Amino acid sequence: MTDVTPTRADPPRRGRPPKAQAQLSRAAIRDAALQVIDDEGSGGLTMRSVSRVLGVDAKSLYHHVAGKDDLLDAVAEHVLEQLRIPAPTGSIEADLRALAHEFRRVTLAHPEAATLVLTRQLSSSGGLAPVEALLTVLHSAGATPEDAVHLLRTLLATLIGTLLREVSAGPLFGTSDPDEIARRRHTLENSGLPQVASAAPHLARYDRDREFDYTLDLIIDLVNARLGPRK
Amino acid sequence: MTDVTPTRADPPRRGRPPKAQAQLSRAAIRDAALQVIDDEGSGGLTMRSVSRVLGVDAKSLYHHVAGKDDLLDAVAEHVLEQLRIPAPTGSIEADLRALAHEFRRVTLAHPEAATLVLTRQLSSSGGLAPVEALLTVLHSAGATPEDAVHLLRTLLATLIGTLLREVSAGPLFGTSDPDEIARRRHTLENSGLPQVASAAPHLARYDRDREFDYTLDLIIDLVNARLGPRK
DNA sequence: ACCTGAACACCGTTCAAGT
DNA sequence: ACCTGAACACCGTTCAAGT
Repeated sequence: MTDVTPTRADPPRRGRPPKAQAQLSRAAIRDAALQVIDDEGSGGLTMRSVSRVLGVDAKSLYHHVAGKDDLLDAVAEHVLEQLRIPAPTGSIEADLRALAHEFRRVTLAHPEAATLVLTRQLSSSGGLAPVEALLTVLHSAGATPEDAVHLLRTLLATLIGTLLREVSAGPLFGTSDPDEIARRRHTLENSGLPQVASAAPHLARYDRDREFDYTLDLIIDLVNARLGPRK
Repeated sequence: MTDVTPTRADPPRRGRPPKAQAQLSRAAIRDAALQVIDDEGSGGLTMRSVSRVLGVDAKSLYHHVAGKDDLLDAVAEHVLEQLRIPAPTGSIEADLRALAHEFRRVTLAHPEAATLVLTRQLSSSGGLAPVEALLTVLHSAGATPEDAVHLLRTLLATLIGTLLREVSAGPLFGTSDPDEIARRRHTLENSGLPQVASAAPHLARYDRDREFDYTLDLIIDLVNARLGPRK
């Protein structure tokens, strides 16, 4: 907020007025885009809103990104690249768990960008590293390459479906707010659908951490069931 | 396409010229919107493109839908309402399988609308009927209401994740086109990632029907493993 | 009750022109 | 090499006015 007194001599400033933005670049644009999404939601992301953050004309962005679609790809890729593969522990179960939690951490770090990241095809090499990590764990669990790929796809589908639910928070899937739980429970109990009514207390409540771990337990059991017998 | 000779007298037509659209209604607007999505993709859906189909001014739509968002909800809801709950067979496994395939049939009937349907929270009572059906199967399999809800959530997450993959067709997830398989296989083999490289033939290929059934097998095993022991 | 003209405040993107 | 003025062909939505 306040000016900083430099401890060293500044580089010569010439006549150039102190622009808001020193140098436009693909990375700077991508970071600005992520900031807009964090602040205003993905609906607020426009070429113009990004350019406003950078103090630049919207059309200037086209020198560094091919268009809005390319920009979205860059953001999704960058978010996913924050994923740090956990060091293998030797326990297949612990490794899968750590990888899943890391995937969750990264995607939920920017909740407003999560749908983008989870929905957009993980095209580049950024999306390949986690795949390699997952395949490595499944391989060391004794899976053939073919089984490993099938399991990988099922595991990812479940993770993506679960994380999408966490960020979209549909009314069908419960909440954490006590008042809202009571309201929804009441609605569900009066739905006229017997199973929905008797499960209403559980349908109305959603604890994100617990629910994620429950699903994680299930799919780890699933991997064990497939791969355990052949060891 | 051709005029039909009425067998009964038409209602008096007065001076009203034969407009393209007899009567505007929420249902007609929703159907037109789905048609636009089918024809041009969800990106082509605008209030103006919908109104064009109906031969009407875009602003007229606002007398029947609250706005674009409301219209999207109406479309998603309508697609999901095509789901016909299969009659229970007595076999838990067969019932789950039939329900999953019906869910897939309905969402993939309009591929361009699928992301909308799968992503948008199934808010209204239209989304509640399949939930009731799933809970019924899980209940008859001996699940407590609490377990049934957890299993329901995991099953839906996996189905949604799998179906989203089918329609988005990310390059990381293989294809059915032989030439493209060869190309991707080559890329993956040269990725420098050992597990990705050795699984390349399987990563490059994606047979949608087989893959769906494989995942379905897995999650049915999962339900059996959870619920079987307690019977 | 239903539809629309005029209007507002936006979009993404191109292209020729400037430095 | 990078940026922008002018411009194009769009958006969703409001509101007062018409029938």
